[in-house]
Amino acid sequence: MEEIYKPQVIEREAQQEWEERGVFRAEESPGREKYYCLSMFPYPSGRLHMGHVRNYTIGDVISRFQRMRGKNVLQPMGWDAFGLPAENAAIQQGVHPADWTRDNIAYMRDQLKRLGFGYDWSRELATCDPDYYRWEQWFFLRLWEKGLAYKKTAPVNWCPNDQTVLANEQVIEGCCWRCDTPVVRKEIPQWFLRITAYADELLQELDALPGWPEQVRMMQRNWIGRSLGVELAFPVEGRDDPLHVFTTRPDTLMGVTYLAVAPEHPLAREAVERNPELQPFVDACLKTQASEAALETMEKRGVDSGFRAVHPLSGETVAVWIANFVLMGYGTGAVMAVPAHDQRDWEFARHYGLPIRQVVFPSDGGEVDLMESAYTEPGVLKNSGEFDGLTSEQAFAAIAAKLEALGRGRRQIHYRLRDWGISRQRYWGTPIPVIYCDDCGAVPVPDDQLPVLLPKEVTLDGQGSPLARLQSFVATSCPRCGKAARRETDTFDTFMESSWYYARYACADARDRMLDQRVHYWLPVDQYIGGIEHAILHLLYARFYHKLLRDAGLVSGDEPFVNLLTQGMVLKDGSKMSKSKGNTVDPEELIEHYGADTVRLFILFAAPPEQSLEWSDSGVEGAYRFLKRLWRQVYRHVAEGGEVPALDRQALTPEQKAMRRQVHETLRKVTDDVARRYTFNTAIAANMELLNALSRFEDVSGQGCAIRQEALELVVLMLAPMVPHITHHLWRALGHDTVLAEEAWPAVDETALLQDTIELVVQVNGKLRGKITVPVSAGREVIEETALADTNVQRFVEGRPVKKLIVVPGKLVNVVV
RNA sequence: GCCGGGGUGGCGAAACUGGUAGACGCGUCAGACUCAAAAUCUGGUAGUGGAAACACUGUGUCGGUUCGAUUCCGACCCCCGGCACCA
Repeated sequence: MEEIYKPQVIEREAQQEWEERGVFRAEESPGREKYYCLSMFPYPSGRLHMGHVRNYTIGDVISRFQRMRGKNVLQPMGWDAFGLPAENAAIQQGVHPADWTRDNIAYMRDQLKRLGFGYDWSRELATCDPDYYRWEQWFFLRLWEKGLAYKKTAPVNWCPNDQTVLANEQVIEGCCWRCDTPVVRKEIPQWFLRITAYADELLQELDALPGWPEQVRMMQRNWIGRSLGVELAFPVEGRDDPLHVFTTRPDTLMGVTYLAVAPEHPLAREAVERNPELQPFVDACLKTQASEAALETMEKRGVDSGFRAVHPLSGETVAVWIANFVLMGYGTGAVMAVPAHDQRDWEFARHYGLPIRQVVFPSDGGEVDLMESAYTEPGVLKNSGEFDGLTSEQAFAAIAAKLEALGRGRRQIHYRLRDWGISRQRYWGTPIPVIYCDDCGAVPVPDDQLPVLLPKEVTLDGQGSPLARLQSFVATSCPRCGKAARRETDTFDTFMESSWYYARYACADARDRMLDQRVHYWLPVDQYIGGIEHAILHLLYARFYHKLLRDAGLVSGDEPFVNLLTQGMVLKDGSKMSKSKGNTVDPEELIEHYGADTVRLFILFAAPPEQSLEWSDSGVEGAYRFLKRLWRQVYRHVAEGGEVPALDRQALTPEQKAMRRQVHETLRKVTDDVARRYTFNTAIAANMELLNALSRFEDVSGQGCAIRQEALELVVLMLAPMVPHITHHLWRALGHDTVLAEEAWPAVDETALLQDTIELVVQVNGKLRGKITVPVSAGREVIEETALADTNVQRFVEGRPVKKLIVVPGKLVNVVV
């Protein structure tokens, strides 16, 4: 019998056995309750980092636990395999992105296997596989047919370094989310998905996701940015078209003293044509807007356009300004300015000496100092003609109704959310299945010609789009008229692939369709786990895509992920582990040295999953020490030898009963920690505590051995989801010939929890003064008597009259004097 | 500025429904084993006072509710994350 813990040996054995038996293979079984546990799939960057290990360890614990609870568990894994790093590697190392990606996948798959994660590898997918992306192309064509995908020339965020377009979501504080280069604006024809058509549903259903962290829901709410207001028209003198503005404060309409348009607004262009002196200002604005980062510190500036507009209710004439603080990309690109009640308008008006007219007054009659700042609170209207005396809320409705009646405005909802630009001028991605014909225009690639394969023979030198220069790819014929035509050379944003992979796992081997009926069994995902950095981008797109799939009849249900767990970052020396900071710890070295179980145990023990985790080398040592102690205790017990007698619950001594009670108390706590709270750290702590108590329990009698056997078996079962290899081995050492991963989670023996006596805490005036032991059945009088008889309690009561006696059953007594 | 999350020993953390603050682990100190070291085992370890029993203080700050507050309420300070000329 082995006596030394050799993780490298036993981990390989356990992994081999799981694989041979196909323990983690998931099969549809309509009668059985399913549990779909999904961790965000990795980008195959080369090797796993500690963030991956944390993410996947959490997912594996939940999966293994649910399996022990009898659920039919699906835990798949795959690769988010398209993307920029592969192209960069190609440029720098001269390796083809496909080869680089394939090698990385092979390496990382092996790492995942060595960590002992219970994945169903038969469902593995890689998004760069034509069998995967052909369905993305196919679905895109369906969206195009429905008008949910469309092409338009639009100003886009252009990263000069990566030579590519970025989605709004990929611009962080005016810089590229990937390389931090300041983003510039550029006009390019692009494909878009109409996510704004789903804005309201995406927003509404956030409330129907109680299993999501409030933080993530809030971030998505802000991102969608719904605001209810009124769009209204101001006729412009000497111009056919009126100026449309959007406001969320129609109650302040009578306080309008000027209008302002964005420098890119058509009216601004007309103004420049009429008065070339305005040119320098507009040019300066467009230039600064080239760098979004500059917006941060910009002062409010503007010029009078020379146009005069007519107030739709008062008939008053107001100036139209061109102002740098008005954004073309939000609302109508024009605003009505109410300097008395909007801080930006106020600053602008003060700077240029424009009139400020107060129309809203505090309802409590308080004073407002408009020389200091704008008054932006709601209140009661004055100086507003027929609307005087109304509250802001009433005025909103009344003014909106009046404008609607006059045909000069209507209530409207605006969103901050933009349609999703999905074109990328990149090689390593899914080709967009479109052909351009001089006669027929943009023509879809017929379904029977899918997939449009990404050609392998390209030149990658980091300049522009490699596909555009590849004649053999570009030159084709029009599917409609047969004449010579050109292929689209852009590829999809890689967020397209990650928006539906969770559904494809349900039927990864389906060759003739995107998704088959198996998705109805497995979806939705019961538990999704990943980093908070995906709170907006990936998680919003995936929710959107799910609704697209639903409306195409491919999936059922409105939301893809019932529960979401966002795991915290892995820190070292107080900051996030990253290559650039040089504070990374390579999981592989640790696995080689301590084994996967130690790494998993440390990560689970150091902090609860949602909190950030401070790396500690000595903490890893501690985890290793615990496993060695567990190993020794099992083997010491086994070495005592002989048959362990059956447990006789009736014949236990008080000490034996107490030990056994602690065992089952621990099981109760650990079950709750793992099932409901996901606090694996406290579940592990409880097992450590139990093992400490067990090592002090030196009873070598038959019943003592029986209790120790039961206790060790339960510890092994409780730790099985977290440290699956050592427990797999120790389960056998304890005399079982079954496979631990297939065992059921144990049930608490309620009879073991029963006690004859309990300990109560006694307080005097709320301060702990003593402890008493009373029979469980003791009534209030007995408890009070015993508490007052305690010598230390008496010392503090000092004969003073007892004002009140509070007895909290099972917990404490508080004597108030 | 707005929105979320947080502030507890030397460190990571625990205290789940208002009821023993600091479980568990790390570090550290002392002891055992050893020629010695490593490994392992045993014990101590919030602060102050005390030989000890024990007492007092203590969960960012100030105040409140309560027999009793890390937990609830009010005001403030600080840290982390997100969003932001969004009309």
